[in-house]
Amino acid sequence: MVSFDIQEGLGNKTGHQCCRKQKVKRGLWSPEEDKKLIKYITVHGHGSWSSVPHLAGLERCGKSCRLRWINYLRPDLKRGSITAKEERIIVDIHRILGNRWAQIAKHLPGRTDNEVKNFWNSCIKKKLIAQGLDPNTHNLLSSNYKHSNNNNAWKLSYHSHQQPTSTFTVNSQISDISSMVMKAPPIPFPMIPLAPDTNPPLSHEFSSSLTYEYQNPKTQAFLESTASQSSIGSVPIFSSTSHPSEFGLLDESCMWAGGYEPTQSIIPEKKQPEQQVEIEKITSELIGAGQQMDASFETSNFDFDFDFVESTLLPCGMYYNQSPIDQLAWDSWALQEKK
DNA sequence: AACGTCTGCAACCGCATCGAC
DNA sequence: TGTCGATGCGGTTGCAGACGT
Repeated sequence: MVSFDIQEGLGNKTGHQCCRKQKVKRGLWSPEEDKKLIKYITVHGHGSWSSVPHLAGLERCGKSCRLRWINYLRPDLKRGSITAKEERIIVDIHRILGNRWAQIAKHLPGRTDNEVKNFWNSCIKKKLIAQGLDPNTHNLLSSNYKHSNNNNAWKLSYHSHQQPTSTFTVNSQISDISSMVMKAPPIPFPMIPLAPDTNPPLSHEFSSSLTYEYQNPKTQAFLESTASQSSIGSVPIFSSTSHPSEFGLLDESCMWAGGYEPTQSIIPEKKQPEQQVEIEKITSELIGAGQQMDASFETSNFDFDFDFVESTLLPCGMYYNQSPIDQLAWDSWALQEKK
């Protein structure tokens, strides 16, 4: 259904500022209108959106034209439904950024913020809820613990290994890393919380080793023969246990992420300060090396996730793996961290 | 077939931000 | 420095088609 608004004078609450004095059409766009807009922008570019409707012969406001072009007519838009890989990326970035759809969409070539937002609201949200996860915090719905809000990139969350966990656990890798400039994390590194007193004694030991993921075109030929390969979108990712320095990769062009794998026998309670040192060491290496991808560190007690978002390596998740969780201990720790 | 309900998504609205003046 | 218009963004609305009864 299409309607017309006659916008006249200031103070009119309807319509946009850019077209107050124009007769504007509203509602769904007709194919004829689409053709006019495409033809005009293809030839002239959009320039000032407020002048587009007049110049293109449309009875729409500039804002409506802009929206129609960006969300529907742009030639570089990807058609078709959102893939499972894109879905994982959306969930992963949303976990860090919250409802910043435009930022999320930047990591999905050909997708718009509106599309991401609609997909989230109509699909992902339901899936997360069905899995018992709060779509806003990505925490368990049963949890009353919260240390995050949508405007803050730093989130703390936890899960028990006995609880259902999200199927969306793959770290997203940001594909437009070439456009990013490294800067220091704006948020101080979180101290690893001591295990709550009520924590059950650990029944297993574990050991540690380091694996690295590489995304460096210069060394791909070499890595192809020595590392296992996967990919995120069109971006090839190579995993290897060899330190980047072995490949001479610790230069500005080096992009790699470290994953701290639990494979070495240690006692977590005693080892935690050392883990802290280890994590800080690895992270400073990551930053020093121009790390522009995600990292995760795992111990038997905790998983730490750091995502590379908006040119910054951010701690995005801290997951407690043991059960039961001592809620009070976590809350008091979170409060302490907040101060 | 008719009607009601649900769902996905295109489009709109209001607000924030930015730059020009 | 304040004002104003343009732009961008996130929340919300409402329509069209799908689905169920």
